[in-house]
Amino acid sequence: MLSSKEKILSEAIVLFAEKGYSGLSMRQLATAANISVAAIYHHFPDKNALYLDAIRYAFSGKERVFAQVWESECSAEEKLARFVRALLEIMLQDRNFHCLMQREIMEANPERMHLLAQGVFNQQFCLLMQLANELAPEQDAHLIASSIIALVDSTVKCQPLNKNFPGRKPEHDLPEVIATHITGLLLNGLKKVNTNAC
Amino acid sequence: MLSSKEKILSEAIVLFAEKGYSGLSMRQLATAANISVAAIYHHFPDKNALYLDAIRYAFSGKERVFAQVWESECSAEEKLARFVRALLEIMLQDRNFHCLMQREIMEANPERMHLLAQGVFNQQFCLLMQLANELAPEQDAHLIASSIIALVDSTVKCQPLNKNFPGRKPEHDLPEVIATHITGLLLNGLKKVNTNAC
DNA sequence: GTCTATATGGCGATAGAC
DNA sequence: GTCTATCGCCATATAGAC
Repeated sequence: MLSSKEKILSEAIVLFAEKGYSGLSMRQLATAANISVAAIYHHFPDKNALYLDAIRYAFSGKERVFAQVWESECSAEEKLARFVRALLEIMLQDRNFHCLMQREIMEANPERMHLLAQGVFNQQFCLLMQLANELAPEQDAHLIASSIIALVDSTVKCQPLNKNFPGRKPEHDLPEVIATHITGLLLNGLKKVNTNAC
Repeated sequence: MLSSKEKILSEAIVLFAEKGYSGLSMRQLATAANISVAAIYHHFPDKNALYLDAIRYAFSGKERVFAQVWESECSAEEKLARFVRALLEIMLQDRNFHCLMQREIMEANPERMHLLAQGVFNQQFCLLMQLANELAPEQDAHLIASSIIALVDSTVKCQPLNKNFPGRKPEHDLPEVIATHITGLLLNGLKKVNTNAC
């Protein structure tokens, strides 16, 4: 059973993701958590502090999912495939996480951005750069790492928009299909240009 | 000189992009537009209608920028490079446009999404699919087109976040550098897999 | 077409009882 | 730790004069 504080936080994650910071009122949150507004203020000093705690709560434990990707002993190509698959799964399954992250990045508050980058994503980004260096030593690892994340992130984000475009097939919603496409594009794209001209 | 209505709309674009729908009050908008709240209600029936008009206003005329990309008589590879460059320029220069689009996609209101897809992006997406078909006839054009947009979009979006990660260099902010990287990755990635194994 | 004045209600936050 | 009641403010929206 969740404590009151945890109940508030888990409801806050869902509702902040859906409505944004200013779109969610303390009254609405209190109703959703089956508690009074005053009780929320017992656990959190103000709305902003609650929001920050909710962000941290939503992001906690995500690194664990990637651990097995990096720990596995397989080729760099296979590691890339597994990373893409893992990131895609997280994004698709936990829409709240994806949505909160998007809002945070868009708001671009420097302080919160730094918290996010250092506290949550830094390790994954470093490991991804290492992988990029194995796959394409002669290219810019930072740009490649960010491209990998970009492909997964934006594909998930634009799913609802892309449904309106021609050429859409049912299988475009399947994680395996998306993952295979992205991995294929990346692996092929990262091969040495020379090997194409033999 | 802008009419009052245009003045309201252009201020609304900036402020809705920055603060979101619920983050911007009619009072704030009235102040920014140097007009009274009641005057805004003379031009627009309510806040929601104003928002929709602002979206349409922000998106108007964007197709024109892409026209020269498609009209030029050059190779498919060169067209891809020009498209990436054009999209990147729009996204980087007009942050309001990019931000509004992001918020719209995130909100995922089906009705507005359809308006956006059909009214604004459909033609570009179709031309992009045609191009994908020229570059890699054996692959899924819809997936490729969305990947191209994804790479540009998310790279722009994550710029502020990526500044916090290691390996960041000053040139990673330059449009040419980003465009070259993305185009290279795509062109190499879309080559027939067979040609790599000869 | 623009203004001042105002209606009505929701907002974040607090006081104080239990 | 949770409640009811309330404060003061700002929100959207309207009425009616000029």
